[in-house]
Amino acid sequence: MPKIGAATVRRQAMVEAAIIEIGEAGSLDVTVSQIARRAGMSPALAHHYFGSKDQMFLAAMRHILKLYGDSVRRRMAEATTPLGRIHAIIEASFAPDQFDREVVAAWLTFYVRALQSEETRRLLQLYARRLHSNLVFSLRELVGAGSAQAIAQGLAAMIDGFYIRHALQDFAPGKDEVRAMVIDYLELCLARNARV
Amino acid sequence: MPKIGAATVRRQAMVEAAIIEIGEAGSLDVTVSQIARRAGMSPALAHHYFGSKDQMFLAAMRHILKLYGDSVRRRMAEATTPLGRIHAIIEASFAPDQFDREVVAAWLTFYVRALQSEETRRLLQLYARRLHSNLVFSLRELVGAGSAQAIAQGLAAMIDGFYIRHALQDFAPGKDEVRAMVIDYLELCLARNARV
DNA sequence: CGTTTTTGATTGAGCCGTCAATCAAGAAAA
DNA sequence: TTTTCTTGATTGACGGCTCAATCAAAAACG
Repeated sequence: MPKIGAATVRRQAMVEAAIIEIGEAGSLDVTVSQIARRAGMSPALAHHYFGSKDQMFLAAMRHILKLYGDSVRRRMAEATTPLGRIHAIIEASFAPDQFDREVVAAWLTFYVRALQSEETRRLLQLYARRLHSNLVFSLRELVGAGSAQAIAQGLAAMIDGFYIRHALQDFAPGKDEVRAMVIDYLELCLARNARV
Repeated sequence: MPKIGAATVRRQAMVEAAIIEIGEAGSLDVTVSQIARRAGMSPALAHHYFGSKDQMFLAAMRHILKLYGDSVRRRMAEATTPLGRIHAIIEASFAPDQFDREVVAAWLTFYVRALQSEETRRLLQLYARRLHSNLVFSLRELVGAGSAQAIAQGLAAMIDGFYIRHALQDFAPGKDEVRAMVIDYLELCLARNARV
């Protein structure tokens, strides 16, 4: 057998190249050739490993979601209080590597792709639900069940909103301000709904 | 001269067809033929009136922004208090015709297109700045200047966030809940920062 | 240890379909 | 008739994907 285990390395390289290429282009209109060339291989090899451009995109998206998920999990494990765990999620969302403009650009293009692709939507929903559950679980220890749901929705929306604005508006606030504002919103909500 | 004024009608029809087609597809990957066919004309005619696919998209985007802008202006004109004017902006954002799933889809695709197209980004920034100014202007009559900026950013982000989630997440809250949550956030901020 | 075989890795060339854009000719209004 | 409107046909470019062929490492064998 020849150089076994090349597959994993190749796939990894291809996925990373795809994310960079997509991020730079700000769209999914990147050719398989472009991606393959950046990963240092031929377009044919890309098809050999992924079967189709579509599958390649899905792999790239799974990778992005996994990175974010890992980051959240890591930070949550370190936290010791409910409030700390909520903060962990917020921190993860605005960590430098997540909030990098090109990563956000890639993220956004995948987000919008969910409008077309069933499979992409499925992946996205999965991530969204998990995030929501995490938030609600911790919030419930601080406020009532109904409030927890609402606050989680509000926080998630605000985070997404700042993401999108960060990606494409020059005068959008930086990540420190943004984090502060989200936390501020959280505290306003908690102050009102706190269990006595 | 033949059929005077055909140009305006044709352009209008084409723009509307483009928005519907884009909204349904959930992407800008729609062919000129598709759009033209829906508008009841030949692809060649589309090029005759717009010069290029790109120009057609820009026209469509201007149209979307104009509809929203008109809606905001109309509602603000009816309002008589600063708080009323802020509510007007929020209401406009979640009005049924704006919050229709396909319109939101078209909106989103244009939003993301700003990552690629300079001209699109320019248009978007223009709209965003105007919205921001409107918000800040009214907020300033209720709170201090610094708070006004921050609250405006927060409101705008939350609105965008609910938009995107509405478009592609099944379990996202409906427009009434969403509106209530945004207004609730506004009131929380005002309650804390109110000028005495 | 050398030879042969096996088998995944890799690619260049090219097919096939699509689509934006063009153009020249026909239709319709003035 | 003249001017604008409109279109079918065409073109040129491009990109996803396939395939036959080659390469090279590892394993099997003697």
